[in-house]
Order: sequence, then C-alpha cells, then structure tokens
Amino acid sequence: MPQKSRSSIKDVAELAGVSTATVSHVFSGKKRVNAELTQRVKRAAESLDYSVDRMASQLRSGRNRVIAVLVPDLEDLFLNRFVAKIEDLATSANYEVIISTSRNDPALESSRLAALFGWRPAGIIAVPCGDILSANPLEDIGFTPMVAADRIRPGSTTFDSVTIDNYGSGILTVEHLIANGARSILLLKTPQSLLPIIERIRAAREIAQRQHNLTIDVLEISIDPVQGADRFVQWLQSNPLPDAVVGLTNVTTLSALSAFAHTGINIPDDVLLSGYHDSLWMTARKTPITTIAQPVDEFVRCVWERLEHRMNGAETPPRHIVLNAQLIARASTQRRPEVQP
Amino acid sequence: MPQKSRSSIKDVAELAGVSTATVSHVFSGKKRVNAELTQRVKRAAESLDYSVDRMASQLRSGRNRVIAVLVPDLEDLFLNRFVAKIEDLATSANYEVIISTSRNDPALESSRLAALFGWRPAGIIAVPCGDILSANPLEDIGFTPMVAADRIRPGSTTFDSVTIDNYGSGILTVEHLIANGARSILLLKTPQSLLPIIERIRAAREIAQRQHNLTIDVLEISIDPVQGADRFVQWLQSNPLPDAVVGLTNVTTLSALSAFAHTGINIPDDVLLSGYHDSLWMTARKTPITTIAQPVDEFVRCVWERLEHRMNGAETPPRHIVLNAQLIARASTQRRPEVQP
DNA sequence: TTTTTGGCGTTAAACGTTTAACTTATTATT
DNA sequence: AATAATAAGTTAAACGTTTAACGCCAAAAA
Repeated sequence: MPQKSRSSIKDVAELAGVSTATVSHVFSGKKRVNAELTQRVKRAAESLDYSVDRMASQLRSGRNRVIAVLVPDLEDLFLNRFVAKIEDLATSANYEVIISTSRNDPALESSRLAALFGWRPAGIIAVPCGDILSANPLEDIGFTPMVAADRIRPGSTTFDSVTIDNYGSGILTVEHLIANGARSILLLKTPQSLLPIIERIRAAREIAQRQHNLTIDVLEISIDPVQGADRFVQWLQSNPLPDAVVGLTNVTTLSALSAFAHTGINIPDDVLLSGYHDSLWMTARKTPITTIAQPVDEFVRCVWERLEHRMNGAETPPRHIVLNAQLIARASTQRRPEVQP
Repeated sequence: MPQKSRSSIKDVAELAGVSTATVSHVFSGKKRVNAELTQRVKRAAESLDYSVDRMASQLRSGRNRVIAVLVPDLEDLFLNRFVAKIEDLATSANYEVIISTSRNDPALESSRLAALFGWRPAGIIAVPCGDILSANPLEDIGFTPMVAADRIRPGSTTFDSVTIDNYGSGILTVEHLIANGARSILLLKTPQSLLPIIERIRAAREIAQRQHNLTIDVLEISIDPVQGADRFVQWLQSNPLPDAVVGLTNVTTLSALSAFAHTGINIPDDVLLSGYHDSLWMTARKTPITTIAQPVDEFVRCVWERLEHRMNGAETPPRHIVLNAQLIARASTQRRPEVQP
C-alpha cells in the first residue's frame, strides 16, 4: 500500500519559508507571530492539508486532553445516557473521549483499564462491573485523576465516587406499593448480581419486614427480555398473582409487561407494577408506569465536577457522593376505585 | 500540583539493568529475550507500575490502532446500538475507539472531523448529520480509510458507504397498511429534514399516488416526545382520524401512542399504527406495534468489513452498500374482525 | 551617539518510544 | 581449527511536536 504519508510541521515550515517553531506558534498561539507570516504559514498548511499530530503534540507538551471512559455496557439505557452526557461535557471542555467497555467482566475490566492508562489520559471515568462477587473492582490507579460512578460501594475506593441511593429507592418503591394497598410484592431481577440491584432488594426486604411484617419474593428471570417474559409467564401459571410486581431494571419491567399482556393480566386492576429508570415508553400508554427516576443529568454533572476538581490538581480526601432517586407515581400503581358490576 | 511523573521505559531499563531496547522487546515481543531477563524486566516494570505510553509508541512506530467514530447523536436508539457494536468489533480487532458527536450540526461535524484527523486514526467511521440542506457533508479526507454510514446518499462520496434502503422501507410500510384496508394514511415526522426520513416520505407518497391513487399527509411534530404528543392531540381534534398513522422515527411513534392514549383512540380498532426501528417496548404490550426493523447487526458488520478492507490498503473503487429493512407485521396494523354489538 | 528594551524569529534539545544496524558470544559446519 | 551461522543484547537515530534559550533588529531611552 503505497500510502503517501501525511505532511508534517517540517513540510509546512519549508513551504512557508519559516522555522518549525514559527509554525508551531501559529497553531498553538503561544507566541505572537507577525500577521504576514501567519498568513503564509496558514496558506502553506492549507495547501498541504496539514493538521497538527495530536500524539506528537501531547507527547512533547505533556498536556493530554483525553478523558477515558470505561463502562460495562454501552447499550444499557442508563449507561448510554451517562456516556452521551459525559461526552457532551468533555467535548465542551475541549477534551476528546476514548471509550471502552468491560462487558460486565471483571477480568476484562482491569485489562481494559490498563490499556486506557496507556493513553496517559487527563482523567478516567469508570463505571465498574459492580458484580458483587469481585470485591475490589478498581485497582489502585496511581496519580491519574479518576472517578468511579455507580455500581460501587461508596467509600470503598481511594478516589472519588458518585452513586445513586439504591437502598433509598428500594424503600421508596415498597412504601409506595404498600401505601397503595399491596400486601404481597414480587421483585423481578436478572441473574447478574449487580450492586445496585442487591441494594434495591435488600432495602425492599428490610423495610417490608421491619415496618410492615411482610416478606418479599424475588424471581430471577433471564436478562433476555423474551426469555424473561416466558419465564415469568411460567411462574405466573404456578403461583398466586401477587398484589404488586417490581421490575428491578428497565428490561425486567418490559418482561413483566409482556408477560401480563400474554396472560391477560391487567394493570393496575389485577396487579400493580412499578419499574426502574424512567423511559419514554413508560408514559406512552393507557396506563403509564410508575417508576424510579434516576437523576442522570445531576449524576453526570457531579461526576464531571469531581473529575475536573482532580484534574486541577486538588489533593483533598476522596469524596463519595450519593444522589437520591425519585419515585414517579403513575397510574400503574394506583388501584382504580371498583366500578359496580 | 507536585504530581510525580509516571515512570518511563528508561526507568525500567535502569532498574532491570538492561537497555531500553530490551525492555521494548519484552513488551512488544518483536524479538526474543532471554527468559531470565524477561523476568527481571517484568518485575522492574511491575514495581514501577510501568505501562507503555501509547502515544509515544504509536508516534514512533507509525502503527496507529485507533478507530475514530463520529455520529450525530449518541442517545438515538439506532446510533447507540451502532456505536456499541462498532466498539465491540473494534475492540476485538485490538483497536481503541475514540468517539465524537456532531449534535446534528454540519459545522460542528466538520470541525470534529478535523479534530479526529489529528489522532491520525487507522480508520474513521462517520454517520453524517445528513441534513438535506448541507449537500456535501463529508469533505475529502485524503488517505485515511473512512466509511460513511447511514444518512448519506449512496454514491455521493468518494469512499465506501453503507446505508439502509429507506425508500424501500417506505414502500413496505405503505403497501402493508393499504393491504390492511387503510385508505388514508398520516405520516408523523420531526422538524429535522434527515435524509432517511425524506426518503421514507418520498417512497410512501410515490407508491400511494402511483399504485393506489391515494395522497398521503405528513404532520410535523416536535422532536420532544411530550410536545410531540400534544401537537398530535391538537391535530387530532381538528382533523378526521386517518385509517393509519406511521411514526417515521421511534420517538414519533411514541408520541403517537401517547396521543392515542390521551384521547382514548384504540389501536388497531380505531386506527392502524406502524413505526420505525424495532425496540423492546413495541412488543411488551397488549397490542404489539408493527414496525420496520433495521438490520443493525448486519449493518455494522458491513461497515466494519469495508473499513478493514481499506485499512488493509485496498485501492478498489468505493463501494456503496444498501441494506434492506424488514417490516415486522404485528397486531397494531391488523384490523380485528368486527364483533357484533 | 550609545545603551536598553522589547518584539519576533530561530536553534536545538527534549518527550517516550521503536528499530535498523551493530556487537558479542555461542553453536554448527566444514 | 577455522569459519560461518545463529542468537541475544546494545547503540543511537528517528517519529512530529513543543519550548527554553538565544539572536537580531528596530525603536526608545539615556
């Protein structure tokens, strides 16, 4: 492949009849350059379609405007918005974003993280797999500014973290359902044992037990929405219908909905349903779905604020921010007044 | 900020008592190194927690394992999956992904693209804004392998492109609706004039006009789902209900659904509804929604295959691949047999 | 007139790697 | 035993920038 190589600062300097230093000054603006020379350089650069090589520039200057982002899964609704908004903020602050996924695999997570360090990024934002099995997900990271987001136990890291109060959201949900008359509640989870899910379940069970003397069942269904629905339909056929069902993730909520649609169970008349992570489809129905809304925007703002703080060299002790989620009550958990037959 | 600087290959070489070349060989595997030395080097590297600087490495070697991805919007359902799958393939092929968004702004698009070139990436994947107004979105890109995906007129570029047959999908939808008894059809679009949307509308109108002598209306609603629903409700109040409604995007379909839920219009009894881009929520309902499914996986495979081809130095003339979309018929476009009163 | 000052350009040394070319030691071949 | 071939480590020159340090000249100050 006889690929003509890109032109370098030397070519530009030569064509414009100046030194490479001058060319560099023209592009970086670090030092004033005479107007006419500036023109000459720019024209030369244009005609060679030169653009400064970021790697060389960063290598020499040591100033590294790259943010590395590591998440378990890009297709997850929450993570998708998270990444999108991080990209937005990072770009506005004149950073480039390099992205990597761990596919929910702790081993991959640390190898990807190591690879990211190779970039000598200005900062790293990591959402750990947060599988409860791998205790200490993020290794020590030396002096690169880093903040951990979501799926991590606040205080378990030596660097900043931002999380959402999953325990609190579990309480909100259960209290709301009980207040709306539910006595038996079923939680729907996937096989993954992610920290946030564990916390939601723990909260639900503790509050139900202690405050209301109720026990709460948990059904594990597939992570695949179709199989998940099938599994739930099966369960429904051999178990009494609970008063309320909680989808612990967006997808499990959809599985529940599918299962109800297939079996002719009506919401909220036959069963109450509450979900997690507010999405558009939840309100675009006759019976909008009650849900826990996660404050994604605020979340991202906090993450970014922390990271900038560190990138500015702050040496303050790590801070662990926990944000409150909100329950949005909708018709799916509001039992309709009985109509006379 | 007295940030101790990372250790370099020199530090490792010194500590291990070898030359930097040897250290390099140990890490790159380009040349055999004695087992004992290898151990010494690795231990030294470990204790200094050294990792090779990617920028320096790539600068020197000229081998640049970076794929740059530019998309209009990361939160769009289609683009989200697209990016996720590209990341997957790229990572498997041992590339890193750097991501950038144009926010549907042609000016930003070209400035972001220029910035991406600064990385001297091995390849670029770009989904242009595709606003019909900006005729020639992607400038000439010299010798960097590049493929354009979606939202571009096949054949309009000097490099490879992969698109979906939006015209064909428009025909599929209209034929399907007419076959199911619709005589009046309303298309719902957002204010953006994206190429795929234009094509869908054009197809719908042409086929309806020529084959069935019907005209098709287009209503422009907000890109915001809530405002969009409001606008559609308004329209419904002052216009006769058409036989069928088509949401030209995922979000407009949701707006339609919201509007119908608010006004007590039933699908498919009162009106047929068909959407675009199959998503989970479309089947998790009593009346699943008919939709055009875009072959995202195949799409990404094609894009990647083309890019690899170019990155391997192929000089063949640009190829323009157009993939067929598929209509998935569901209950929302199946008028139920009348039940006697 | 001589000296100072400041503006503007250049020189050349880094930045952290990779790698062609070279050295030295060891083993195989004649 | 002499020579060739192979193996394994080192030297030093790049890669494309940035940037201290320096030089030169014109204008201002003495």
